[in-house]
Amino acid sequence: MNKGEQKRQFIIEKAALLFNEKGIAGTSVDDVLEVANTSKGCFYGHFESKDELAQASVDFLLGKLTDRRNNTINKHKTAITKIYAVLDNSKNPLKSYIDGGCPIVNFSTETDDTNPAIKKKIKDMVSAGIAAITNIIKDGIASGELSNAINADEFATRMMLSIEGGNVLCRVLNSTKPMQVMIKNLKEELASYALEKA
Amino acid sequence: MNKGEQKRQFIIEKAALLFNEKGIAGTSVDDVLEVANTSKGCFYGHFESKDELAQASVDFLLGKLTDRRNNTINKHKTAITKIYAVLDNSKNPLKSYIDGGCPIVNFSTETDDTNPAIKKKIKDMVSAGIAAITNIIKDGIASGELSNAINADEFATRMMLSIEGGNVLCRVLNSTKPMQVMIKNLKEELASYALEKA
DNA sequence: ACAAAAGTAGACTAAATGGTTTATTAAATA
DNA sequence: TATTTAATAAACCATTTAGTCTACTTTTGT
Repeated sequence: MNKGEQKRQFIIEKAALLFNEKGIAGTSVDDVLEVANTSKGCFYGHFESKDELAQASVDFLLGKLTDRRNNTINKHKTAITKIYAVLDNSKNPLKSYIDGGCPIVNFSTETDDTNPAIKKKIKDMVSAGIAAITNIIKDGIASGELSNAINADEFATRMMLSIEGGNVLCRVLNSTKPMQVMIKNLKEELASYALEKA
Repeated sequence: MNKGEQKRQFIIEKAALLFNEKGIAGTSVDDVLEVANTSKGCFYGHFESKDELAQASVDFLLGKLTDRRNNTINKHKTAITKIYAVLDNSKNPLKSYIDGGCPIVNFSTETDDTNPAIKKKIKDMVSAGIAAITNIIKDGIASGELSNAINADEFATRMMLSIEGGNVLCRVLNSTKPMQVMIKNLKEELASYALEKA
C-alpha cells in the first residue's frame, strides 16, 4: 500500500467513526479533515465527493463486523457454542466493538429514506448475518446436535432482530440489562433444542 | 387555540414528519418552511431556534405514540388481549403509524451522541412503555389470568426490545416477515403462561 | 540525479445554512 | 370602530457547507 492509498484508508477509518457517532448528515467534510489531519485538496484528491467517502466508510465498518462474526464462528466447533459466541459479541452495547454503537442500526435509520446505496449495503449485511446463523443451525440439526423441531430461519431472524433491538434499547436506556436479559433467554431457548449426546 | 397557536402547532406537526423521515440534521429550516407554507419571520416568531422546533416535534410524535398505546390498552380487558393488541400495533413497520418509521428508533440513533435533551425524551418514553407492559402482566398474575412463573419485567423488556428490533429489521429488509415471526413467537410464549379458567 | 507523476496544502467560490430585522398585515380588545 | 398587539412576509446577514483551483512538495521510475 503506497502513501496515497494509506492516506485514503486513514481518512476512511477516521471518518467512519465520526459518521457512526454523529451521522453522515451531521458530519461535515471539515470535521473529517480535522480528525484525519488533512486538507481539502488532499481529500478531494482521494474522493470524488463526501458521499463516496460515506460509502467507503460504511463498507469499512460493515467489513469489520463481518470479519469479526466470521472469526467468532470459526473459533468454535458446535452450533450451540458458535451461536452463544455470536450473541456474546453483542453483550455490551455501551462499550461496543465500534464506537458510537452498531453501524447497522445507525446507518439504517439515517439512510432508510435518503440514501438507497448505503441502505442496500446494510440490507446485504443483515441478510448475510441471518443466513450465517441459519446455516449454523441447519448444520447443527444435520449433525444431530440440535433437534429438527427448531425452525432455523425463524430463530436466526429473531436472533438478528433481538440483537439490533438490544442495541437500540441499551443505548437509549444507558443500560446493558435489556441485552443481557435477551441473550440469556435466547441461549436457554437454543439449549432446549439440544439433543442428548450418545 | 388562537391563530398563532394553530400555526405553531401546524409547523410542529409538518416538521415532525420531515424530521422522522430525513433526520433532524438532514432537514433544513427552509425545508420546514416549505412544507408548513410559511416564512422565516413567521417561523422565528414561533420558535427560538431549529432545536426548539425539533424538541417540540419529538414531543408531538412521542405523544401520539403514547396516546395510541394507552387507547389500545384501555380497549381490552385481559392482560393477554391487551398485550396482543399492543404487539399488533407494530405489525407492519412498512406502513407505520407515523410515516418514516418508529420515532424511537429514528431519533434515538440520531440524538444518542449529539442531543441529550431529545435522548432523554426517548428514554422516558421507552421506560414508560416497559413499565406499562410490566404492570399489565403483574395485574394478570394478580387476577389469576397468568402464571406467576412469568417474569413480568423481563418479558416486558424483551417485548419492547423486540418491537424496536423488528422496526429496524423490517425496514432494512423491506419485509414485514421479521416482525411477524417475532410477534407470533411472543404471543405463543405469553399464551403458555395462561392459567386455565375455572 | 532528474524528470514525471502522485500527493498535499490552502486560498477560493457559490450555494445553503441558521438566524435577524424591518415593514406590513391581520386579529383582538377597548 | 379605533388602536394596540400579534402574526407574517421577505429582504438581509454572517457562517458553514461541499467542492474547485493553483501552487508547492514529496515519491517514484529511469
